[in-house]
Amino acid sequence: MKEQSIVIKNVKSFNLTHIFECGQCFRWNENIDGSYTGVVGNNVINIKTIDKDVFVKSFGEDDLSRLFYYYFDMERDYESIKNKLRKIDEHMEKSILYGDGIRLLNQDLWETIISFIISANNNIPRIKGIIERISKRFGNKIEWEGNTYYTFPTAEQLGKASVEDLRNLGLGFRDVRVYETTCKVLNKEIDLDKLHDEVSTEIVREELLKLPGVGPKVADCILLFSTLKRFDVFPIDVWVRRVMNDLYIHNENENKVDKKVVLSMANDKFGDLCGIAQQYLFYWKRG
DNA sequence: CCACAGGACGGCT
DNA sequence: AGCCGTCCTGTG
Repeated sequence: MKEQSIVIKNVKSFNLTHIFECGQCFRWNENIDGSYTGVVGNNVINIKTIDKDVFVKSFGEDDLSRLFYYYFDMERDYESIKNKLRKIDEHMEKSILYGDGIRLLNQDLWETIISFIISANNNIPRIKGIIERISKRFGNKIEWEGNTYYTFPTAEQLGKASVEDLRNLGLGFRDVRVYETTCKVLNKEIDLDKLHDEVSTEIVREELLKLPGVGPKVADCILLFSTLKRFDVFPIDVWVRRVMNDLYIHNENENKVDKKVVLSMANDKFGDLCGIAQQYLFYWKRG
């Protein structure tokens, strides 16, 4: 474990609030000084921006520079993505202006799977609380600058949890789903490393859908927000259906809008960038 | 106290 | 194949 710090000057498309509050992650918290602290793998990261300069500190195992560039998706040119999307229509222009600086994080696949199983029928404060309690109970403790943090448990660590343990941590009916998915990962019924080698998004999606608790929406979130990084998916929750109906479909009852209609509309409008378009629209609509 | 919010899943047609 | 009630907990 070592302490590191880096400064990256003049970074474009990088807004911490928009990155951390757009619903893709659950382990980052804002501090009084406006910086954010989160746990990434076996590292605690503290990050802040002053104008366009990014200041990052870490305490952990990994090389900070490498970790930062990968986790925050720095190799991707968000400026050109935004330029393409902006040209589509005034709705995209407006939502990009609102959520400018969103980046889609490369989050650990295992952690993302469990986190989004927990997200089903759930709200963000409660999801964050559950994940924090799971980490505290089954992850590793890290002490840094007078604060205590916990890593997200590995599959082996979470394998120690009984269904009852999970229920007591507040997972509700999701307890069995997390338990069984953990079993399937430990049994290698699904090989998470192999998923990264698969080219076809549809095949990876079908693999994820075999996991208990992973339905269409959760699978798409995993594909978009984890290291799988597929931008050609379009997670449809109540907010996305709402915003797509309001802007493009105009059905008098948004609840009656078929998901297939939403999906084909998204593909027509945004093509292979529909995943990132979804994030701008979702974040804008939620305010 | 009740109503509601939020996806997966299984049982039903 | 599509529809709908149920699963659990926090909030208004």
